[in-house]
Amino acid sequence: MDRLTLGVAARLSRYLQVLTQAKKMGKDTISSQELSEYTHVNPTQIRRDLSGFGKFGKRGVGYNIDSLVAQIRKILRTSDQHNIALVGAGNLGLAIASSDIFADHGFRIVAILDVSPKKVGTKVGSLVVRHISELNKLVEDNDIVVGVLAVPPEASQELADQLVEAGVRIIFNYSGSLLTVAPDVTVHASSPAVDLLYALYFYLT
Amino acid sequence: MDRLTLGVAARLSRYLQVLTQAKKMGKDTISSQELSEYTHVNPTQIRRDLSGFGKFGKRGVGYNIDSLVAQIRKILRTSDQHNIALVGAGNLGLAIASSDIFADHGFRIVAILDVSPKKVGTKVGSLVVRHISELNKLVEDNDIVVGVLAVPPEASQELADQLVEAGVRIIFNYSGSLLTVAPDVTVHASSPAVDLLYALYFYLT
DNA sequence: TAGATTGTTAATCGATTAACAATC
DNA sequence: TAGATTGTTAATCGATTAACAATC
Repeated sequence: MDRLTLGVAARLSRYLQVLTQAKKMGKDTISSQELSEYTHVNPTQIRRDLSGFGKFGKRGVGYNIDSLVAQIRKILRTSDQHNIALVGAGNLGLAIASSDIFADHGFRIVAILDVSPKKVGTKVGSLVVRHISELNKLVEDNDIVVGVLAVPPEASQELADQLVEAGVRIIFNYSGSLLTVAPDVTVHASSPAVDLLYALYFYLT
Repeated sequence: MDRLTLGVAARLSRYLQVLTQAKKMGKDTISSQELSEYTHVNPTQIRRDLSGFGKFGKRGVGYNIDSLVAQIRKILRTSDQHNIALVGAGNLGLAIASSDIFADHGFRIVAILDVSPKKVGTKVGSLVVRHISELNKLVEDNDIVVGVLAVPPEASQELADQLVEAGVRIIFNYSGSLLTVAPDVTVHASSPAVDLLYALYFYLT
């Protein structure tokens, strides 16, 4: 089995997100047509993406959500849990910690860190906010592979450096600023405004 | 001039995001190589995208950031301000309200709404949180085209309906749940965990 | 001039789409 | 059976990439 192309991996991830939500809404089965409405991916493309890995659907019915989720997880190798460190216990950090967005996909927030003495020691769900100086130990003890930066732009580069130093190789950057990291580290930037920009373009034209 | 393809519009938006940040970091000029490192788009692709609209670069030097920002804004028709209603004044809503992420691209949050009597009347920056029942009037008075949903999943469909009812045609859904809307309404869902899923795939393989 | 980077071409590869037989 | 939806083909279009002359 070859490595997936970037496009296929990205689309499969999106299917997974919609399937997870559809399941929560009580659906058991979904058609490529319905998946298309939620993902904005062409239904033929969806069937094509999936049929490359097996015959997961039932003609005249659609796809069983549970079994499709299991299949895609296997393809994306995200069947196991992966541990996350969340850096920043401000509004954004708290919002992330309390949402299901990561948990739904097997990402477990196992540590929340901050620099502020006011935050350190407070409870967030079942976790206690730890000081950033404990980062190295937490990463090592908890087998953390992903760091989520929910901090102000001014602080982001320094904290990114500390994450990398501690051994984290995937950084999810919510701060908005640009990060410079070693070549073997992957930075993903979340930028909702960027999506709005082109949504607006198609609205205006 | 034809309508842009979805791919080109999406990439131009991402260039704009990086250019805006690079400018904040004090850069005046940027090469397609540097833009590529931050956007993960091939440098040749970037030059190709841009050269379709004019010769914006200087050989041996790169692109002037200010002038490139202006050019892309013109292409995407986002030179003007656009008004946003933010629904939800919880952790996530407050995080969005206090970040520059929308303001950087000409989106101005002109109204924050909530259902909770505890929230209504409190101040967020220079805005006062209003009750959701005022939505119709606020949308009309402020020429609001975009609604941002920063609410719990259980409440999202009902509030989406109210946004549509009030005349909003672009919804940015942070709630994680799936929304059903009229065909002329565009829903964008933000899903950071989805990006992580495929980042992890390439990390694991 | 020497070095760097754009703008552009040409060749390849993957994405997109319509269409439809297979089949639940 | 009739209706619906998958799986797959074939044709087209856009994205990707290497290469390099133009030129700052």
